[in-house]
Amino acid sequence: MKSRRPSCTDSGSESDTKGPEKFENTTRRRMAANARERKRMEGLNTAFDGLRKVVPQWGEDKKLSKYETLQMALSYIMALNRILTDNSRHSTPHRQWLDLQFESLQSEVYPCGYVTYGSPGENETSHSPFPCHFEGFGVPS
DNA sequence: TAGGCCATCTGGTCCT
DNA sequence: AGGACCAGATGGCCTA
Repeated sequence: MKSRRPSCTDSGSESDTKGPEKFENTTRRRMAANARERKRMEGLNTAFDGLRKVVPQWGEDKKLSKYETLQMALSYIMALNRILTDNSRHSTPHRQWLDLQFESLQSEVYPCGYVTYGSPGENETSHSPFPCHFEGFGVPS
């Protein structure tokens, strides 16, 4: 709620030709609709904030924009999915490390311990062109 | 000062 | 009918 434009309830209203009570009624409905819309956007922004907390962010100084947050979430999910599918495909010496990584991610993202995901390998997306790269999530060599 | 990002208003459409 | 959702328009704030 940073800048509020002056309420535009008086803008473009031609309904005053039908009498003052009609005009008042439409004005009241418009104001109510505006309030609902504000509330809805507030919920949306709360959701974005929640996403920002979960998604990796380099340089904590700058807050991710909504678009960036969405892009980052997409890349993050893809990277996680890749880790999961690689992990299930071959039981490697990295297995324990991966399990550890996943556990820590799980407890960070889902503090209550609840996590759902599709069956491994069902979404083979490793070929997808990520807008961002997640070197940080790579398996140590 | 231009450009990016955002909040708000508004009218349209769809759903309950 | 009224609410939810959406997209376009508008204007404010901030930063390079």
